[in-house]
Amino acid sequence: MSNVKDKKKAIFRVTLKLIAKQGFHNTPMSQIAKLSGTSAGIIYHYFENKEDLIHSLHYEVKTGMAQELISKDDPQLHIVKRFKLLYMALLDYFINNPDLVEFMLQYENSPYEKKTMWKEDSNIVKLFNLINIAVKDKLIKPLPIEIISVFTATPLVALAKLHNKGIIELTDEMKVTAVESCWNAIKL
Amino acid sequence: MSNVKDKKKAIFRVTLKLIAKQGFHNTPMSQIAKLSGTSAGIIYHYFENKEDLIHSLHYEVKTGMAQELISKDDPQLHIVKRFKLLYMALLDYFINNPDLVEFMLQYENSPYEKKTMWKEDSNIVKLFNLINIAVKDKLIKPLPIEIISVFTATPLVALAKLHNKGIIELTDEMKVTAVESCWNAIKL
Amino acid sequence: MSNVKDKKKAIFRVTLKLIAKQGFHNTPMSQIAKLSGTSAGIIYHYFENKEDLIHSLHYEVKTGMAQELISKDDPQLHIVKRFKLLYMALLDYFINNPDLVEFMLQYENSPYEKKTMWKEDSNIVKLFNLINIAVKDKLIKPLPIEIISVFTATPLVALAKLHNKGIIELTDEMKVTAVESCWNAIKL
Amino acid sequence: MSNVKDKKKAIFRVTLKLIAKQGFHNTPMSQIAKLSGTSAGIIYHYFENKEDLIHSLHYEVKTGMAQELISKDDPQLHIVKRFKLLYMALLDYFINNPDLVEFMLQYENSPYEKKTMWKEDSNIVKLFNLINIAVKDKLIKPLPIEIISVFTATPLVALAKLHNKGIIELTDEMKVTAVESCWNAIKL
DNA sequence: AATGAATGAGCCTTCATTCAT
DNA sequence: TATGAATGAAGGCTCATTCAT
Repeated sequence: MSNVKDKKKAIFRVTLKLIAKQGFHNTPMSQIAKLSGTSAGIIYHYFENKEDLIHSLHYEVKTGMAQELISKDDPQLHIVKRFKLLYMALLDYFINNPDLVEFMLQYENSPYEKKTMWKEDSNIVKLFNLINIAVKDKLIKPLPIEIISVFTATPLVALAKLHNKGIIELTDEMKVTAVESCWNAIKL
Repeated sequence: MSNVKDKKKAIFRVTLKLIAKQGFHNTPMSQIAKLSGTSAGIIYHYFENKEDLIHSLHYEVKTGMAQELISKDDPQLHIVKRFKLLYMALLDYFINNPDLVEFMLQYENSPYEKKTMWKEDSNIVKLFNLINIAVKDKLIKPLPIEIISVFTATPLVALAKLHNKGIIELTDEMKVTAVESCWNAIKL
Repeated sequence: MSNVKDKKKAIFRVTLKLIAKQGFHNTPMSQIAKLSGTSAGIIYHYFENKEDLIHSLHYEVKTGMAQELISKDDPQLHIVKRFKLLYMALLDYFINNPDLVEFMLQYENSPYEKKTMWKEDSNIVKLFNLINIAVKDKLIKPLPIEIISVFTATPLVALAKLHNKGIIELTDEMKVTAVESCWNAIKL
Repeated sequence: MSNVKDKKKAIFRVTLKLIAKQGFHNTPMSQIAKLSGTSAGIIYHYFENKEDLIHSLHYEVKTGMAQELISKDDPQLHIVKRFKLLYMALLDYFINNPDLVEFMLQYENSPYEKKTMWKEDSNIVKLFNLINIAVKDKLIKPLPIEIISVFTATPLVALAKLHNKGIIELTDEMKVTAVESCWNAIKL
């Protein structure tokens, strides 16, 4: 039952993979169409243009990631524990989804980037709240969320990329060390 | 614009700025030529093709950065002090050269990236040595240089970018905090 | 211009004429597109690139020629008669298609030439068989087909070219003489 | 003592070889300059432009060929003998100078060709006279020199090309047969 | 005479986007 | 909805030719 949702998903999946491998400008719409079993024309029914497709994909990826993270969170645990658990989950997610990492890094470092309204996503809001609580509890430095992210999420993506590209081989021990490093960077 | 060096420099300067603003694929060679006061054809005397221009520029930027850093190093100081001083210098450099930051981030996150031989640059080797010494002195975690970089240089670039784009406003105090965070992330 | 066949034919026709007049390298794809009533881009749907277009055209021309020749053959006649009739038909064909002559000569004398698989065309095979029979019947010299061709088809093209360019004026009598010369060159 | 003559010769030699291998339009002036040990600029001192270079080279080649042929002629022999001897010399010359063959064929089959005034070369005039005598003596068909050429020189070049490209292997016997064929094609 | 850096027009080719079917 | 042929603008690159030295 190939409905709209499925078709969009197929387009997203193919686009993600192709852009990860080839880059945005080396990924023609025609190729996306062919590999996702649709036609060039139909993509323009679902998306305004190529840019819109990319932005939509980015939003999809971002919220999917938040959802995944939230699913790993355990509010019963101590907040420090929760942080570390989430960072480990994030790192694993990046390692398990190398194309996603490539896509995200390209997207967020291109002159493309438009302030997407991803702060509105409910799951992301939940994650942000966790940080706000930690700040209030004097567990981490009182810095804007963007900076917290720069010292935690950013290194983790970069780390995963190193691993995914085979430049280093992350052992379980190193992963624990990495999560520890994130925490040390922001803890008060 | 008398000699080859000057011409190459002019081309590099313009290319860096344009790619920072527009991205690689939205920066035609013709525009680079015009803005650097030359012709499209002559660029191909100096560089094999567009890719080669970019790779050469990247190398130039990378070694220039190392040179700048080394010039700020003071071997007399205690090694911890030296680290922090260098990270602060790095952060300042990124803040003072926003186009460079944009260019580097794009370059290193594109399917472009070729293992450039930047490990050979003498200044970079000196910086690496500093890390090796710190590891031997049990001051920082015994991790591969790539991972050390992921928890120090990577966040600093990202931080500078946030500042350069006006998303956050880095105060001197925050800069000190940031450098502290880098150190905390890697210290033993 | 309803279907693919027609469009390809239009492109072939225009390409043949332009290359005959201007030569391969002085015939831009854009001109071919314009004169064949299409766009530059669409040619690349039908042909991989300019070279492919030329090679395809050459094949088309070659097989078209064989077909024309075969249509003039009369297996009832004595084999010597058939030969002469075919050579006369060939000469006429060259005279009636001056652009084709120019194109073929350019193509076959350029560093282009790729061993095309024109030996496989059924009509060409028939023509080759005729030669083989004549050899077996001790009517013509036992030489490889390529050499037979060099003393018959080659002079006839060259002769037609002289006529087409107005350097000489071929009378019917001279045409008969020419065919006779071909035959004398190869007969035993 | 690198005088003008030598330099021109070097340019001619290189141009001949390069065009034979790569074709006219794939042979940049810069390459000719480099391989002939001169500069692009100097070629434009000797020749008006690229076309002029080619035409001059063609003239050089053509007259050189005539000179070579004449040197092999023996007026003492019977005229039929002389013809065959000259055709054999021609065939040998083509076989010994494969680049020359490629160049000539390209040149004479391109929309380039300008009526060069090669009828004026004294050696060529001598060769033409031989044909005129043979016609007057009723030894060969009374045809314009161009047509005589089409049935003799043209097949011989084509034959040599086949041999040079390795498509056929010309034995001494086949060469004699070939010369015989030329004669048979034009004899009365 | 000689060099070769510099110019810039021109061409092949790609690809986002449209639209007839 | 869906297709994919068609368009045409744009860009990378080449190379004949010039000219300052």
